[in-house]
Amino acid sequence: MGRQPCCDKVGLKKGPWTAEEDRKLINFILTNGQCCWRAVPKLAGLLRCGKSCRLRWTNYLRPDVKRGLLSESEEKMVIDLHAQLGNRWSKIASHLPGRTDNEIKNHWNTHIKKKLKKMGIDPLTHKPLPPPPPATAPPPHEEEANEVVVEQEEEEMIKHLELNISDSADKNDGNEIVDGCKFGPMDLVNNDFCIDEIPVIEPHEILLSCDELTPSSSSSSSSSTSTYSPKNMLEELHFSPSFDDYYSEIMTNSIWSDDLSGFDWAMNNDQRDDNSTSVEASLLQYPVMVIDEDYSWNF
DNA sequence: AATTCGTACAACCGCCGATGG
DNA sequence: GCCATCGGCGGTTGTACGAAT
Repeated sequence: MGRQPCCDKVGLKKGPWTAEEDRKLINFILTNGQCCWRAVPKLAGLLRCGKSCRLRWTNYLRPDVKRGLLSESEEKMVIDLHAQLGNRWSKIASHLPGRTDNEIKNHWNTHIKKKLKKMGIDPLTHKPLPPPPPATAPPPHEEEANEVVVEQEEEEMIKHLELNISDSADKNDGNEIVDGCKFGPMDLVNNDFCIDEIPVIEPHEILLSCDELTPSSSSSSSSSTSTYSPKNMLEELHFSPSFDDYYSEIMTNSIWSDDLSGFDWAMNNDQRDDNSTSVEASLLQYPVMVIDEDYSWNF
């Protein structure tokens, strides 16, 4: 007697999410918070598996998801953590605020793995790869200057990795067992952030960064922003103008007063008040909750 | 301009552990 | 203790898109 599937897969939609589906999911989560994922698609009017909804939300739609390439420091952190934790992407992600396990896993497979191999490091063991067979030709004599620079950078990275491996891999000295995992000194620095400590996002807990609310930043915003705030998320989704207005409104006003009736207004109101700039202006009128660099709440 | 190839990443699949009846 | 259910995780696949030919 096998397990039942997580949902009835007959008639369910698969593949890339449409803007309309995203809108429905966001609307539902903002209205109801994260609850039983199995029930989400039905209640939100989506022909999707609950699992698919959870994945879409956690990996893409969540307001605190950071978009864009990993920075150099983040990449180094991933390498360090991978040396200690292996392919435990969710654990690794818990040390990188705003990054998802899926994103880190993808970045590892597409970028870091290759980089390490090129540097002669085994991405699995983080130890130097055995020297190439003699058949492979040695590097040419006339190396370009920039190649020398690259080699120097790679040597630095190798030293960095070897230091971390020797610090953490085979001894307990200076390490700490946390949640069944052994952490090296470097981790202890970063241990104060863990996704496990992030509460489930409720409608009243959605964040807005001050930068995202200033008219100047919004006027110069582009799809290449490094952060993925609710606002630029909406820009990327190309939501209907009325929904855009509504979202801004709801994020800055209604949510804080537990008044979610604006959702109905926005969902049923296709008539856009073309006074669009007033929305931007109104953003500054309400007290909003923002998050500081040290992840503390402020109004 | 058309086709092929490689890359990046979103999404799916199947398994596992936790939990509750 | 057993079973059903759920959420979460890691591996893998599918697809869009840009570069190369």
